[in-house]
Amino acid sequence: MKQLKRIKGTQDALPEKTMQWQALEKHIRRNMALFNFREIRTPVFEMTEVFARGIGQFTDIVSKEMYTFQDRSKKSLTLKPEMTAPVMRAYMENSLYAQAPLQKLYYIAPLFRQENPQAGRLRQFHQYGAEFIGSPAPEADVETIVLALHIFEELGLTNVRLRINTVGDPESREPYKLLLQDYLKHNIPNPEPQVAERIANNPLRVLDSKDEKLREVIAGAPKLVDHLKEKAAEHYRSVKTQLESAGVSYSEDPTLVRGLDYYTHTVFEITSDALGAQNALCGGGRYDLLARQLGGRDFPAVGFAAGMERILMALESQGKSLARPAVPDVFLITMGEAARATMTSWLAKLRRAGLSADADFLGRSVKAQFREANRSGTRFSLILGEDELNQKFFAVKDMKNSTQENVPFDSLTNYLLQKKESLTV
RNA sequence: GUGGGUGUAGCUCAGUUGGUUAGAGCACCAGAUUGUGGCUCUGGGGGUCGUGGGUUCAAAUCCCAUCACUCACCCCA
Repeated sequence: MKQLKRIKGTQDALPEKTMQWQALEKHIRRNMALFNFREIRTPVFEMTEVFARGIGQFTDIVSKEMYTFQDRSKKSLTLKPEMTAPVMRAYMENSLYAQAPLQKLYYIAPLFRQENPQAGRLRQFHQYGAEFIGSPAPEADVETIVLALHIFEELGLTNVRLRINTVGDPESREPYKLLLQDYLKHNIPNPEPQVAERIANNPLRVLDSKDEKLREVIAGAPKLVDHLKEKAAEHYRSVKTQLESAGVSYSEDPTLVRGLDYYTHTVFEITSDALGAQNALCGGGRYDLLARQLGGRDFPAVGFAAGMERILMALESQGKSLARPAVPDVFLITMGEAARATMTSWLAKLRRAGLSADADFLGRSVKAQFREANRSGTRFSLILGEDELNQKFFAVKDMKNSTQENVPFDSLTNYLLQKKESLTV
């Protein structure tokens, strides 16, 4: 029979790896709490509309890159490819705006996109992120950026770089688009069909092209920053001033854009040189137009999403580990039938006392049991043979110092708990 | 959707111009030490050489096809 395999673009997290995941998640939760963000969880799937409306029907994303399927009642459902739209949907559906004018929400979630895998890009991947809903103020943008950076700093990731830009408001952007289109049409003589289509439909997106020749043209293109109306200009100025006074170093990148038109004002990205071509650890921005696009009232909001696989990759390439392997406090070694018969009850007693305990489940030789104890990384082996059983004591072996001590049955757990405490101090 | 790279033991990889029963290190198991792990030594198990076809007296090696993985482009919410 053929070996079953996981599906393309998915990963099994083995115990070595899940330790890192757990540590990362713990780290995220701790720092989110530090900024007073609270967790929200949404279903792994949604009505396709949630994403189709959020993202816009015209893009390839909706038609090609989402896991969309019909359930038995012929409803079109989609595995969530991102979290911003579901969070906004949940925010409106549960009337969170009625509880308080501001909501600081965060999430940690698996997401699904049917793209071709490459370094740092999977079909099931995980993001954490924050959505700060309710405030149009630049202070909220700064709070969000500072939070994103804080988490990276605390992780000990080095060589992370913050780039920022503004995509303005519709009053600034619409006239600018025409200006840009005009420039691109005149300066790209024979555009590839894809590029021509871009210029026509989503000219901003041309700005972040990787094509060398295009980049030369783009370098001379008019910049949105230079064509902002006063309100948008003021917002951007304020964000920059506050970042500076908060001591945040950033660089401005006029080619940093977002593909979707619900974004407004601030956009930002945090990249790492420890990654491959997909070098963004985190991306975010203000999206004041999303709520309306989803069919609700206007709710100003700003947020970010960060790729957890990429963070773990970057940490690994910098030789950093977030977690130490867990080892049992004790390993029980029995010799002979009589001793072995008491194994289960001793394990239960140890565990009730709060000691993590393991033993041999193969009936192996003493030597093999010690080898197993050694492999487990435990500090203490508890040896129970005929002599010990008859005289009611354990031979407790310190695996590190290779010393051994006889401990009566009735003082065993206290003895071990004391040892454990003295080691952790 | 497009292009490059790679598929040999659980893992990392050797394998000469095609030539006998396909190797190493690590890991695993056992013995040396029948009540004591790590270090050392000795031994052992484990492979339809990704899959299918072709050429040949003979294929891991050459040819064709195919699949998988991987990196990059496209795209990137």
